Amino acid sequence: MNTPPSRVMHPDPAGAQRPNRESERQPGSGRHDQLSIVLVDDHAIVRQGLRSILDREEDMRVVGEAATAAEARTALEQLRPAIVLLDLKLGTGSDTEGLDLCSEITRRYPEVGVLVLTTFLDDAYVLEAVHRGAKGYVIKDVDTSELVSSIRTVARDESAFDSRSASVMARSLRTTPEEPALTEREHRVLELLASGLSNRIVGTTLFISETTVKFHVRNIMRKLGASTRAEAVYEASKLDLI
Amino acid sequence: MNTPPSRVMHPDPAGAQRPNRESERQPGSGRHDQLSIVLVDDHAIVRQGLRSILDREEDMRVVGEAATAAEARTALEQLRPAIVLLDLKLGTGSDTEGLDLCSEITRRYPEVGVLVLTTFLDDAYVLEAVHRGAKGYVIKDVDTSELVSSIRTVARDESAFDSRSASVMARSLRTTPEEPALTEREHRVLELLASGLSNRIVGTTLFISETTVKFHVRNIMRKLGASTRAEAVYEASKLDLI
DNA sequence: CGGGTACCTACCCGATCGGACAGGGGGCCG
DNA sequence: CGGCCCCCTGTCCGATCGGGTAGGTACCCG
Repeated sequence: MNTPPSRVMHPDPAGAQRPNRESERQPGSGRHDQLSIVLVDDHAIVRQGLRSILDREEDMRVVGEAATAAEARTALEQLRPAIVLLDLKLGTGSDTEGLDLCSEITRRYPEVGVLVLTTFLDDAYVLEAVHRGAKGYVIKDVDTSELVSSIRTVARDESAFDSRSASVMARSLRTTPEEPALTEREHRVLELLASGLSNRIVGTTLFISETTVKFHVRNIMRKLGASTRAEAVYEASKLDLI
Repeated sequence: MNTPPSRVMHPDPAGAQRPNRESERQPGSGRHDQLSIVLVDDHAIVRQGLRSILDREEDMRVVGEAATAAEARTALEQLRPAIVLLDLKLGTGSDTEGLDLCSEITRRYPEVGVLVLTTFLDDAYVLEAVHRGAKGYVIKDVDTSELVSSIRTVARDESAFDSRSASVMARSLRTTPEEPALTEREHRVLELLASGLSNRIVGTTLFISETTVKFHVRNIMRKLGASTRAEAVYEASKLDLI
């Protein structure tokens, strides 16, 4: 699944992002080893505050701002920053506009690190942002030092979450052991497995081929983190899925 | 208690005992096709009542009585009846004396049918009596017709239980699918099965051979009424054995 | 329209299972 | 002392499983 080349990465700022070399030079990008940053927030005050904070950091440079999703798209296309500081609440349109923008950025510019910087902590928002490719999630009331630290972390292609959003994820992981969501079919197959039926018989019972049953069984085991049907049945039984 | 006369033997001069040929005569037959019966009850009144009831049946003949376990043993050894009507409450010694007697009879004289005829219905007593070989269990307040019917049933080597004791057994069977009692070893193996381990790995884990593991697995499946390890794990999980 | 998901199918193959047969030994008990 | 239970072991064999590879259809959605 998600096991990219796993570029181990040099924390060394030199190659942290991709500012230099490449034909893709960016007009506003910093120079040498500076992190180019675009701010996306519908409040000018906030953008100004962030700019003053970040410009104080030698290795960072705010190369652009955007107050709306549309502006953000333009800025992204033209500037290709290393980092996007994104407020999910853009206030302009639907409340998923920020999330949608997050999806779009990570899909179209996978080399751009999206760090969500927003006001409220909402479980669903945190998880959804992560799901849509955000590499970090911090609340606006963090210290400036934590903010710049998070930016550098994301620039290294690592994850940066403040403690509260981290615990949200942890909680989610605890209740969601990876993939407990079995499909209808898988659930039915699982029940028959627990009844001691062989793949072949399960197939004749459900009017599908034995091969298909094996297909489902493997998916069930993968989702439940089991290596045998027996373990799958046990885990499912513990989770009361059966 | 008061167990006055209750002479063990043939109070009946006629042909209560073994008049003709061979000590090894077919135990059941008093004479031709009569069912020889021994009554075991510590109350003379009850014995007398039973005797009068049963002697009214042409195909039955009470050949002996006993008020205590000791008397019963003597009567059994000498009379070898087809049927023993046994009251589990003998009142003389320990309260398991009747059950112990039941065990002894069925072990030493397997051809003798033991029909428990007692006053109270106690789940544990019913199950224990069955476990010790009783072929029937009826409460004393049944109709005389039902009693004689039960005796004939037991004489045919079938089971005779009144509706209440039958439901006791049924309830027990529902909660006790035959043999839920796993040994220590089996329980340990079962846990490892639920962890998705193969027989081989379970063996190395428990320092026993793979063959032995298969041995245990088969016993586990048999006891849980499962045909695969997956089903066994499921059943065990339901029964909270795991 | 490409991308994601659920669902379906085939062929192959080594590992494992389930069952049958045929034994060991130690402990408890009538 | 036999009988029963628990525990242990071996060999043989066909059925099944787990996993890999390589497709197919249908649907929804950005």
